[in-house]
Order: sequence, then structure tokens, then C-alpha cells
Amino acid sequence: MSKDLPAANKSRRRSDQITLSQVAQAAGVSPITASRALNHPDKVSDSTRQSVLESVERLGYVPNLVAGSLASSRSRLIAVIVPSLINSVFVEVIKGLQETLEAQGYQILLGNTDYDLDREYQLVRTFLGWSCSALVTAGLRHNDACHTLLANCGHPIMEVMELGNGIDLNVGLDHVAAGRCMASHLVDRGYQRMVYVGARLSHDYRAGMRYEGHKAVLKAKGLEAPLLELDTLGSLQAGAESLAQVLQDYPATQAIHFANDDLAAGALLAAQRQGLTVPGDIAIAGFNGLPLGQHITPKLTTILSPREDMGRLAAQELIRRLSGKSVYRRQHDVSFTLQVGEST
Amino acid sequence: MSKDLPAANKSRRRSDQITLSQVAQAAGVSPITASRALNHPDKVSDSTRQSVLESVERLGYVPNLVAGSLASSRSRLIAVIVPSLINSVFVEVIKGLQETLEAQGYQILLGNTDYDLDREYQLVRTFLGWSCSALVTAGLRHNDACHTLLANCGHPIMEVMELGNGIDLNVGLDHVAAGRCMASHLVDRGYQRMVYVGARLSHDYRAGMRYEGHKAVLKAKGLEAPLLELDTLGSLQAGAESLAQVLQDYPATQAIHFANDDLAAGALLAAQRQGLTVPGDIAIAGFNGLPLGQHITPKLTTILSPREDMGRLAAQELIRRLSGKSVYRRQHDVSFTLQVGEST
DNA sequence: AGAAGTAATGGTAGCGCTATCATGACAGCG
DNA sequence: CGCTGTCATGATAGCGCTACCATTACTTCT
Repeated sequence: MSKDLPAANKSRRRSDQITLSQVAQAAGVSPITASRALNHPDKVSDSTRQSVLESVERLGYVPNLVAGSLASSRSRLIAVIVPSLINSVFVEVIKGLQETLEAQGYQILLGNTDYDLDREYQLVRTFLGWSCSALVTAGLRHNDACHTLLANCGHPIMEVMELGNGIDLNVGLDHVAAGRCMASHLVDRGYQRMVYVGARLSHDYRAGMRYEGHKAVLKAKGLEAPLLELDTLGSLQAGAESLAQVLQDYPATQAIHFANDDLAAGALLAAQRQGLTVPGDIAIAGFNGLPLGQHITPKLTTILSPREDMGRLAAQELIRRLSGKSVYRRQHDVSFTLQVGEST
Repeated sequence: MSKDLPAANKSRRRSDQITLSQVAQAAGVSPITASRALNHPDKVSDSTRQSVLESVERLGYVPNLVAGSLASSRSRLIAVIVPSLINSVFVEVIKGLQETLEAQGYQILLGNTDYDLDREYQLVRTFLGWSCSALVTAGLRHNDACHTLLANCGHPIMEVMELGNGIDLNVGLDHVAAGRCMASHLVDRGYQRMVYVGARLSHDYRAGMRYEGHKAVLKAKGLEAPLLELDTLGSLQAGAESLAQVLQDYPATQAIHFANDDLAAGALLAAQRQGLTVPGDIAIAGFNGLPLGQHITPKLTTILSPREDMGRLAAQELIRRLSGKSVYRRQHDVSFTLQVGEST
């Protein structure tokens, strides 16, 4: 009769979701005990836990993680910030991260910077607002504000992809060394005149680091190391077009060292269409070790980077850190493998 | 001297983050006015807004979105649940979603079911716990519990990829029609004996729907429609292997209709290696319209599906819905295009 | 002139959960 | 027998923010 008393009707609940208090009431315990039954099962008696779980099931209770996070300031969210989703490399890292993190009950908050460091800063701010348990960024380069924020936010930071002097944790590989590795291979094969082809090296600065390695090797041998930088994203199409460009700008070229397999495969397939033999007329090398390279003829010489493993390892180290265990190593070199095909 | 009074020290704050109250105090306004200055800028005077923003900047305030979401029960998080990240198709849809949603200030919570409907249910539960503004799922198939939860949770639901009788909003294409389209093309080309090759059709049931379309066309012409179902994920490698299998099991086959371009391209490249001419010895057709298909020789006949557009359109419709505008259409057919190459 | 609206601001009281401390019951100890 | 320790549970009081209602100072309208 006296329900909905105006004075008592101060509730602001907008959803009529079941709350933990209702579950607790149904189970005949206090809300805090119900909370413990769900989050610290070993801290309540077996019988209590049973009856709480039974009530959860019966009422269809869905925990409000927002409220839980606010109260505990722990969210089990992990922010993952990548510069691109078009480039399958980042997707494979995400895959490795996700597989491992989801298994441990973490969720991924995904951010895409489109290679814009200011955008990255904004994303970091937003994600910090969600009290993420940790942040993962692709790469070691940030703008100053972002770097400061990351360094001082108090959450674990994992920087993946490249190896170097990171803010906190770091899993990656040495891109300069990878560039050196491939250049050495090409020199060993006897090529003297070669061009490095990359796409937007200011964005894909890791490809730029590989060029540095490439250049160092060639200079040491007294060879020129011309660079062709494309203004498009790396793609099969861009690779095909760059082949023509290289043959025009550097007609005597014997080998092309591409910044990635998409470009390399595009060029290789284009060479085939034009009746050029690879590596007879022109040798072609890539980077990444995409499956495609091993299915085209001739098989592509490339450098295999363990992308999913990188994600998995990063996730494992983060989990170790989050569970309070001492970190095995702050830095992990996942290394790379030269995969000699038939295209060089 | 008298700081840290035991009686006053009830605070449970673990982080020493700046709060909105501190910003408000610094700006000489009440917390609620500061809140409005940030979230409803048009509801405060220009001078107030200026001084609040100035304090935000000076103190380095990062809004606690968890607290905001709890208070307002709006999170600006959008859950995106896909069955796989290996399959680039889903990544492209995510890309389209993200591009559009991030621009509107929404963040993506990413979930991967690995084609497991129970896992999907768990993810939906978790994401509902985050009071997501909306949920996007790839596909119309869910288990009963999941379907009930989605239908009753009160949030907008967007089901993408395929067209059909959805829970709420739906953007996709008709996969049965796509299968019919390609089969008709092959029949028109004069092929009589053809095999449909798919990978794990119980998982990739949309490929199964395309097979249904394929079969219907062939049956209508009085032709057999044998199916080869692989037990691996679709990949170049699987495509290459399936070619041998088809030639062994169905030696008289004239054409192979593959469930996707990865398989088709793998088979096409394998055929080349084996000295088979395409389409002379064997015709090959795919689905998706991946760039790779247009770079191999002969160019692959395939069906182009607008994956990024699908994501963008889905995001736009969701935003329209979330901003309270009436929805233009609950269902959108993004359609597909037959792309005739040289492989058929 | 008085009613009625609008714009800018603030006080209060939650959102649903969990950290913290307190309580009572019972075991083990010299 | 009192003392300390562990276990299971509960009462209280926030976490940081915003919805809701109230207040004040002005406009505008009939």
C-alpha cells in the first residue's frame, strides 16, 4: 500500500538488472559475503558458496563490473594500442595477446592510432580513465606527453614489436639487426647493386630501422644503398608499382630488399607477369615471413618474425607482473630467422 | 602535526589521481559544474568552462570513466565479438567499425570466441557487466542462453556478416545468394563437374550457406554437387592440399568452387607449381575478393564482399540508434559483386 | 505587474560494488 | 584459564562521478 512513497523513491536505477544484494538476500547472506563467494571463493564456507552460486544461477545475475572496478580500482581490462589494423602484423600480435589474456579473464580494450602519436596520447588518456590493469603499446616511440603519462601512471606498461630502452616491460626484436641480416645475405649471394624499398618510413619507422641496418652493411662493403620510399601503405599493389619505379630509377639493380612481404610478393608477382625471371633478372627479398611468400614461385626469401609468439610472451609477462610475481626479465628479445627462399 | 588523524583517515583511495572535485575546487566551482563543463559544455557559461578546462590542463586531470559510467550507466564502450582474428575478413569488419566508432568517442571492447558459442555467451555476460552501450556480434547464430541474454539486455544489438532475422539491427549479405551467384557463373561458363571445397563448415557456417546456394543451382541443372570439407582452417596451405585431394577423389572435375580466396589462391598457386593450367585443366573460383586474387596469374574469379563498408555501416547505424535518432532501417543488405577473373 | 519561462549553478544522494575493520565462535597453548 | 590465532561472517563507509531537484537571477509574455 505504502510502496512508492515519494520520500523513499530516491532510487536512480535505470536498469532493472539483478544486483548482488538481491542475490545475497536470496541466498540468505550479506552482500559482502556474496561478493566474497564470487571473487574469493576460498574465503567462504562451502555451503555458503553453493547457495550463493545457486542464487546467481537462478536469478540470472550478471555482475556489474563497472561498480566492482570502481570499488576495487582493478578492472581486468588491458588496453592494446596499435598503429594499424590493415597491417596483419599487428593483428597477429593482438591474436597472441588476446588468446593468453582472455584465458586469464582479462579483456582487451583495443585502440588504433593510425600512426598518429597525438591520437595515441588521447587513447592512453582514455584507457587510463578505465583504470586498465595494464597498457600494451606497439612500439617504443611516443610523444612527450604520452611518455610522461605512461611512465607515471603506475600501471604496468608493455611495449612490443621492437627491442630497446622501454618505459617498463619490453618484448620485441632488433629491427636494425634484421636489416643487417638480410643485407648480408644479399651481399653473400653476390649482389652489388640493390635498392631498399619501404612504404611511409616515418610511420613504419621499424622498416626505417631495418633500412639503417641494410645501409650499414652495404656501406661497410663500399656499396651504395639507395632508398625508394613509397607514399602509400605497403600492399601487393604498391609492391607491383614500386618494381617498375625501381627498374626505371635504377636500371642496373640486381636485387630489391623490400620492407615487408606484401611489397615483396607484389613485386614478385608483377615481375612474373612482365616475364622477368626472379632471381635471374632481379632478386627479391622481404620481411615478416607471411605464408604467401612460401606459396608463390619462386619462394620468397624473407625474415620470419614470431608475431603471435611476441603477443603471447608479452601477455605472459604482463600476467606474471600483475599477479605480483617478480618479473623474469623486463626485456625479451624474440629474435628472428632468415628464411632463404628461391627469390634471391 | 595532526595530519593522518586516525578518525579522519577513512579514505580508501589507492591511486593519488586528480579527481574532478579537485579540478572544481581549483576552478572555484562545484564538482557538478565541473562535470557539466566537461560533459555538457553548452550548459555552463563560457567563463566557467574556460576556467574548468584550464584547471583540467594545469592539474593533468584524467577523468575516471569507471566512476562516470557507474553514475550514469552509460559507458561509451562497444563490445565487438568475432569468432576469429586469423580470418582477415573479421579484422576488416572490425577496422570499419573502429574507424567510425572511435571518431565518435566510443571504444571497442574486443572479444574472440574461437567459433565457440559457449565462449560467446561468456563474453556477452562479461561485456554486459561493463554496461556496454551496444554489442556487435559476427553472425546471427547464438546458443539459447546467449540469444535470450542479448534479446533482453536492453542494449542495441548489431549482428553483422550475414543477412537474416536478427535480434535487433542487422547488416550483412546473403550468403546463399552469393553461392548461387558463383555457381551460376560456373554453369554459364559450361562447367558440368565441379566440387565445392570448404573448411570446417560447422564453424564457418556462412561458407556452408554458400554451399547451399551452390548446390541448389547445380541440382536445378541436374548436376551433382559434391562437397569436400577440410578439417583445417582455411589457408593457402589447406587450399594447396585440397587441390590434390579433389583431383584424387573426383578425377574428372572441371572446376572447383572454394569457400574463400585463401583456399582458392592456395590451390591456384599449387596448380601452377604442378604445371596444371588454370582454367584449362581446372577452373578455380573463390570468395571474398582479397587483393591477392588480383595479383596472381591468372586473376582469380571471386565474389567481392564489402567488409570494411559493412563495419562502417554497422557503426553508423549503431551511432544513429544510440543518439536517439530513429533508425533508418533495421536491416541492411550490403550486397556483393561477382568479380570475373581469368581463373574460370 | 504578476505569471511563467530560461539559464547558470549548487546540494544531496545515490550508482553497485568491495576494502576495512569489527565481531563472534572455536581451536591450540603453556 | 586466560591468551592469542584462525575462520566465517557482517556493518560501515566509501570508490569518483552524475541524476535529480532546488535555488537564484534574469527575461519574456499577456
